[in-house]
Amino acid sequence: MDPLQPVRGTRDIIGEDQRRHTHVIATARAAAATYGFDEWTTPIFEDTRVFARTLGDTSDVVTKEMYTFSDRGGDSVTLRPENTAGICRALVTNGLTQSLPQKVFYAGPMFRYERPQKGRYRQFHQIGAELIGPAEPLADAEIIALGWDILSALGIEGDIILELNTLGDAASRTAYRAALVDYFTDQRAALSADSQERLDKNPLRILDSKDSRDQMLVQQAPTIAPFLSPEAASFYDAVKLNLTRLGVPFRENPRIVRGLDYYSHTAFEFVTTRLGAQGTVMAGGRYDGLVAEMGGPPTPAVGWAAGIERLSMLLRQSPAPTAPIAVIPMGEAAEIAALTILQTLRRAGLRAEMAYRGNMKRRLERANKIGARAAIILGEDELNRGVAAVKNLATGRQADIAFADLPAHLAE
RNA sequence: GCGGGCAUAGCUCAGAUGGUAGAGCGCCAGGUUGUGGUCUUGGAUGUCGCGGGUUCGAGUCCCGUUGCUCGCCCCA
Repeated sequence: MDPLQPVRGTRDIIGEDQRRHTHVIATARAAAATYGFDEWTTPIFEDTRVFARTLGDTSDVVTKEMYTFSDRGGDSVTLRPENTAGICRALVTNGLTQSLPQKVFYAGPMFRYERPQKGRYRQFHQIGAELIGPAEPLADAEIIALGWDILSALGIEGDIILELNTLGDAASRTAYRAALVDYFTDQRAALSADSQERLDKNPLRILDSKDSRDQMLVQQAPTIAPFLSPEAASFYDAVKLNLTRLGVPFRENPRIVRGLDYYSHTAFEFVTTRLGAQGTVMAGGRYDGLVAEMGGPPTPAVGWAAGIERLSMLLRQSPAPTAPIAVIPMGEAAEIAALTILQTLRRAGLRAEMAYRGNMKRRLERANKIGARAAIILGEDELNRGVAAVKNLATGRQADIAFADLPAHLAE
């Protein structure tokens, strides 16, 4: 039998990986709070219809990547492949369409059945933000600004470029799509096999093909600009203006197309060149039709999601663990007194640990190994005098400190 | 779903042409019965990913399989 190992595409997050993971979430959560976002936790599996209905028939996420199965009652449930649909469902379920706007932050696991690669897993983790209610372009700019602030707080904004596009409103998009189909149908024979298929299923996708032959043709392809309705064009202009006013640098890329069908108007991707083929680190757009599809009233919304694993890999350095204080008693009487000291330090907010066995040499080695910044050495001699020998493990210097003064002495 | 590369100790890796496994780091114990990080001596590392085949003999060759990895598709 093969040794037990995590299921393909899943992994354990431990040690430095977990510190990076936690740091990304904590940083994003704090930034989202400054914008007035509240955190929601929704189920990691939903009625299959929540996703099947809304993501679109053409996206692979629906057609072949969902973890869908029947539960014991015979209902079809699906592990969430993304969380925007779930948030919209929760909005409707909880009657919050009456209390708009809702500004939602979330963090948690997502599941897609696809071939694992660097920065791409079958169970992966996302942070995300959704701004539900406002139809104004300031909302688009503001939520993008939140994303930019998070990347900046993580110290990785220098590796990332924000690419921006508009998909227009429904009428604009339909007209543009027809023009693209005309153009590419004329060139059909010159397209890659993948793009010939896209031409039938999702012609907009040809625009971000990586095939060099396709890219040549895409250069000459019509752009959406002339097809935008006056309203869609001025909406896009307002998004750009507000981004500039909010201090967010961006680059327009008319070939940005989002994968999921529910997007309209603003589409954006924060991309990096440091992660190979998985360069998209945070992406989103406006999805004005989704809440209605979930059974709610027509409700405009805009949001994004970001991959925690991808962000973690971009961090320039790993967050340092807090250096503990090692308490080292010598003998039984000292150990009893040490327990009191331990709890006093912990309740003062300090990280304090005591080994479960071993002589002083072993305990000091252990203290060194766990990165302790100080050791509190307590033997009969110290006990009788009401002091502890506090040794600074970086300098090696040691001094006797009265029990009552320990927390203050060791506070950072 | 498609194509390429890889899999040897906890970690990073050596092991030409087939002759039943090594290094460094780490780990354990001693030099030091109340003083770590340096030094020094010694010790244990292991179904060579898994299964099958060829062979007197397979870590090494062949087939299958699982996982990782890079690219495509797709996407965070």
